[in-house]
Amino acid sequence: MEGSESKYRQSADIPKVYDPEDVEEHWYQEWVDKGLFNADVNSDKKPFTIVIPPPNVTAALHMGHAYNNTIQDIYIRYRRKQGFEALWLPGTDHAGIATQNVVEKELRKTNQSRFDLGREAFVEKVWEWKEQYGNRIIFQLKKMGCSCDWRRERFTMDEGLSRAVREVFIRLYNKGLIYKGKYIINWCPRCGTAISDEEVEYKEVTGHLWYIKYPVKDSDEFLIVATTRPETMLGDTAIAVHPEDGRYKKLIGKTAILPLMNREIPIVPDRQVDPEFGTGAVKVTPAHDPNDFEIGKRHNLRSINILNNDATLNERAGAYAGMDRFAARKKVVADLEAQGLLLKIEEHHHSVGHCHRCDTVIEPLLSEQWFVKMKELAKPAIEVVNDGRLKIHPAERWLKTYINWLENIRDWCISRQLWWGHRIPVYYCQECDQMVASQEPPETCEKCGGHNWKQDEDVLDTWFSSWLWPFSTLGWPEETPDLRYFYPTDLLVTGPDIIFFWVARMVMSGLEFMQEIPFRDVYLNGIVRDQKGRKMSKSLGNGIDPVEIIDKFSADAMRFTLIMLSSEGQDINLAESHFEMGRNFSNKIWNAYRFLAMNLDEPEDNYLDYEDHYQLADRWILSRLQKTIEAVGANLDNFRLNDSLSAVYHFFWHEFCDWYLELIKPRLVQDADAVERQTARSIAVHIMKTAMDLLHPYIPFISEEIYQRLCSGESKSIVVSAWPDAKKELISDKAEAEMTLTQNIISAVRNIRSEMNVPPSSKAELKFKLEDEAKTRLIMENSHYVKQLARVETIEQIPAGEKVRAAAVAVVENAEIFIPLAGLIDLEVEKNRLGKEIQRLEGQIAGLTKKLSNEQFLTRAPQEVVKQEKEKLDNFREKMEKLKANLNQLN
RNA sequence: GGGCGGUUAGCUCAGUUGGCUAGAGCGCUGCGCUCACAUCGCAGAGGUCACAGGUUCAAAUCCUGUACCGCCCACCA
Repeated sequence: MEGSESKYRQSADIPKVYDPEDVEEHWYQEWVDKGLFNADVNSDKKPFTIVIPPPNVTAALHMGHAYNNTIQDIYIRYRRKQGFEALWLPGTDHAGIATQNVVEKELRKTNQSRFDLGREAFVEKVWEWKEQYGNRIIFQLKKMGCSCDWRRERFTMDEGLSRAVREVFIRLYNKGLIYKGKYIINWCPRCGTAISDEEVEYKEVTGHLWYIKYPVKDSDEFLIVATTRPETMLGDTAIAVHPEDGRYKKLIGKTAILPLMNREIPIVPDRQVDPEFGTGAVKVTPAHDPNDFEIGKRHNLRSINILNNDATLNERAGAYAGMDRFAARKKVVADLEAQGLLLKIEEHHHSVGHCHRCDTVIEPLLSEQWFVKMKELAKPAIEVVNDGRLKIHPAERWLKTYINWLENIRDWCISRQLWWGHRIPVYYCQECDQMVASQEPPETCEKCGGHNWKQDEDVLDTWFSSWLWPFSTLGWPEETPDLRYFYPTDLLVTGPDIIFFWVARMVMSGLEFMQEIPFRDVYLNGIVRDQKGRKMSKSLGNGIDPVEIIDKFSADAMRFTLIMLSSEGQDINLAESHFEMGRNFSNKIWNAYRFLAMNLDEPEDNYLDYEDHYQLADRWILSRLQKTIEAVGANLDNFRLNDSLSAVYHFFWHEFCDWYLELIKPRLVQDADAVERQTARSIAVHIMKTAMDLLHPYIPFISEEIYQRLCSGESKSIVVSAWPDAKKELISDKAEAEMTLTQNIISAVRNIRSEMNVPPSSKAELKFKLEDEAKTRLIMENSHYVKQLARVETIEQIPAGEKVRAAAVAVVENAEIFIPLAGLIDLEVEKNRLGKEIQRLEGQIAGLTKKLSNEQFLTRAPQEVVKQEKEKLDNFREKMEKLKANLNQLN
């Protein structure tokens, strides 16, 4: 600091209210400028790596991201301070379908579609969008204080990552794990693309079950089928019944006439039909239902696709061609009814698939797509969690979900009929039917010698690039030093909603392509909801914007609150007012510092030099600090973030501020003894600095600000200052017990004062009776604490037999404490107060007496517990007797 | 049809292997003298731990069942 005047003498200039705005901006810039977030291959250090779940470039970040990224930042900062080479690798995801959708929506505002622009121009537009939102996301992450290595920012469509995507496709293709084929897939008519099974959201809806009469050829009979999608009958190519169904046995092999289309269709036996459901006869539409498709294969049925890509009916639907599927449904039903072929309509509850991205009803459709065979990839991904190589937290909750999905995994449809994404690296020879998967089109076709290639039009599922994220971002397929050093990563923090989409697939790809798990621990954080427990969403308008909260309360306050409200993997319900908690805590820290600054010349924390001068309060707070250090670390290691933060919060506010700072005030005044003064100051500074170290992962900004002020600018940064170690030799259960007695005496006196309405201005005279010599000495030695904090003038021990007139009484441990209140005391109030206390004790005593007279308890419970209970009972009894005796004296 | 989570103070939630008088924050009540802080301090009120059984010396905690809320999975036409 400049000149002879320390800034600590000018503490009057420190504002009473903490203003985070400049502080946060300043330190973030400083950290980046100093390169403190950079991580490089360093053989002297162990790496600790997290790759960010890359946010979609569809929009700005919401509170869920803020929560998720806060957790990641906490672990990165924690490990960095512990001396790891901590890499947090940031980036964003192109989010194929989602991003294409938002850009198309933008275009629609000017009445344009992507087809008006053409593929190239449209993709150009999406890149512009990506620039804008990608930057916004990075801006937001920085604002939250995320300590990412920004030099390493990646995007899933970067050249490097795109190369990795193609490489993976080619390897899997050549291995026979990727194939192209015609199967029933989930088609979103609005997005105009196939989607994977995981992208379908099933919702319970109330629909109808229509019972339709199909005439049996050459008879007067009808076969009645029930369907929830009558329009699909236009594509029917059979009716199926259970082979053992007595009702229909005689019809098997006969022919039915498909109404409206007048097509002859066979009646076939198939065990898949459930005779109990509907009529036990099923219309079979192989092109529009996965089950029917299977039946069709077994019976060699035709597949008639009656739909266009936008879910209007095509020419194969005859008279219904051109109609939308739902209009056609109405018309089909009406026509059937007109012909007397509609038997009845029932209400029917069933689940209907909707597009995960646009909520449109999914249409199962026979279509030629690309798939990945998953069974083989899934096996090792199950093994690594079963043998404990990869841990999921909280395991009880999600492990089963993960395993269950992998055990029942189905092939992954990876082709998308979109423009935004990684183009499938497959080339078709235009001269023959040759098809090759490769990075670039080959020179010549090895089959026909042709040179004319055409690339597949489709792009890949967006997750086909994200599942490579932990290693594609580190340079794969090159064997880079980064990859060798930082992979496998250590921790993945993400939401449980993408276990299938992302987590499980990353495990599979990591094991397949790196022969190693992608991360050792997966922490699944809860979902941020609104006050009523609803998911935050744009459509509900109940979202809370992180940037708004930061502007209003500060990033520290936001982070603090989110973590305080979270418990392991549990969802958190959030209201804006909750952020006051974080703001208030920052302000508390600020003022604790302000108080210290007022009393400091230079902030020295050489507290160990003054060991000979420690008082009880000093030994106590140092002991509490060590235990807090242990608790903060242990809870972090166990993914109990809120317990970790609560521990340091409670220590700082309710032990350090409420008690320690209050207790040392007399020692800080100018005319106090110099050594005593320095003892207290150095300890206070040490506690303050250490608390900042412990708090830094949670509230990085204010902790740095305070830390720097306390270091007089000598330290580089709290970002890299060493994480505190608990000093076992400073832990003292004795000091803690003695301090507890002192605190309890103070609280008891305060309670009497408050209950008896003793004005603060009047000082009390405390008398106490106590048989225990050691404790008596303890009380006398620390009487200055009681005097100071309980507004007591004198403390005096009196003989056990002495009567104290007109005094309020309390029993703390085995000491009777009297506050004589001559003239002030209202006998009735005091009687009442004691009566209540006695009553409470009587209840406790009754319970304990019963317990201790129970033979079973005495013999079966651990002796330690029995002993504890006995002691407890003795204490209660002693306390009650003392109170009763004093109550009697009042009469 | 399976699986998972939740039900504890007016509100939002802790309570880790069963064992002190079930805790915190907010809110509420009373009082605020004091050289950090009213975004504060001190004191206090407030809970039959969803319900019913069971196991145990002992249950908020373990088991069984019920109710309600929420999520996930499953091809029931």
